[in-house]
Amino acid sequence: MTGTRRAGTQSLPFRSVAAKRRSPRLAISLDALDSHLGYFIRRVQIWVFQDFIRTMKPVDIRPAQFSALVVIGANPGLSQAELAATLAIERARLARLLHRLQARNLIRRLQSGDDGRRHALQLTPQGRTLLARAKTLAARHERRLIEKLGAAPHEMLLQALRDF
Amino acid sequence: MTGTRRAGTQSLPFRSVAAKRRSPRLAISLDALDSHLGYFIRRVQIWVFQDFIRTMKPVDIRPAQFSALVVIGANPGLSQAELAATLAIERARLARLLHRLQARNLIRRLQSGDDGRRHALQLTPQGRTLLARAKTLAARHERRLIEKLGAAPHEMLLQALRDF
DNA sequence: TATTGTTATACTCTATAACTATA
DNA sequence: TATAGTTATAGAGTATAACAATA
Repeated sequence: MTGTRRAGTQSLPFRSVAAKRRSPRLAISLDALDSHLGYFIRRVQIWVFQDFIRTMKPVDIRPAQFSALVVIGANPGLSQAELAATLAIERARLARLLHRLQARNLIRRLQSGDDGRRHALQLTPQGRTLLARAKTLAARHERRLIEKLGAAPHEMLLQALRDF
Repeated sequence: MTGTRRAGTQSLPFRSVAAKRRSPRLAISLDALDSHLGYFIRRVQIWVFQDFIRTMKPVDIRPAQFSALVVIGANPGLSQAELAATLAIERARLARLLHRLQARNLIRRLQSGDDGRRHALQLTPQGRTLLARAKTLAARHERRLIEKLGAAPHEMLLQALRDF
């Protein structure tokens, strides 16, 4: 609010040297990136997330939330630690994520009978209804991904990455 | 700082209902996630980033910074808009990212001669030296990824994702 | 002592919007 | 008007650390 704010060339201490390029570059080389799988995985991942989030707009569910709902729905009673391990989400982050799902009345956290530390997770009826809708939307997203990749590569990737 | 802070069961309004599960679950079902490529891509991506960041510790370079340095190194004089489009990074984010690289004296932003709006990007000598070292480290990371995936699937994935 | 879950902090990433300057 | 770059903001993701309750 109170900070000085200047736009433009503020951070350009080398203005005296003029660059020579004049026409838009035709092809930009990726150089070493071209052999780095992680670079391409990241790009696909960005596309997937963007398309997924757009597709899930009607139910307002993000990728991590979706994965949590699906796994809770298929494994009622599992603990937060189990869920965190399954999804490779930090316990700390999962706590906040679940708190929000609970606030939307999509899940319940029951205290486990024989271990007071554990929370047994389960969907509420409302959560089940929303999850069903979300799965339909997610399937639509997946069809788009298959379309973009081709069915054979899609299946191939699934096989290759499932047991990474 | 001043907020009330209680730990534990604060957000558990359903404590009266006890859960039945008693022994650790043997296998947790992924259910619908198992057919969603995006889920597995995300997991691999997390592994890749973690390993990459750990590997690059000696040069303190993050994935996005590395990709920027590589592309600038291979395409000296390109503009921020071109770089942003190439790497699929937001212009706004790229500005901050480059600002930091410039502060570390790894890149320079020269004002373009024929278009006062453009910044022609290039590496400093120090940037070139660091990039060389970073590329060596990145290759080491890639070898680890190949080891984990298998050489054939790695190449397969590269082919499939390059022109996504 | 170790585990489960919570809170806090700090930084990065993603997505927008508003702004300056240049074209 | 449109484009290049900057700044601000808000939300999400990532990584730690510290803590209470329970085992």
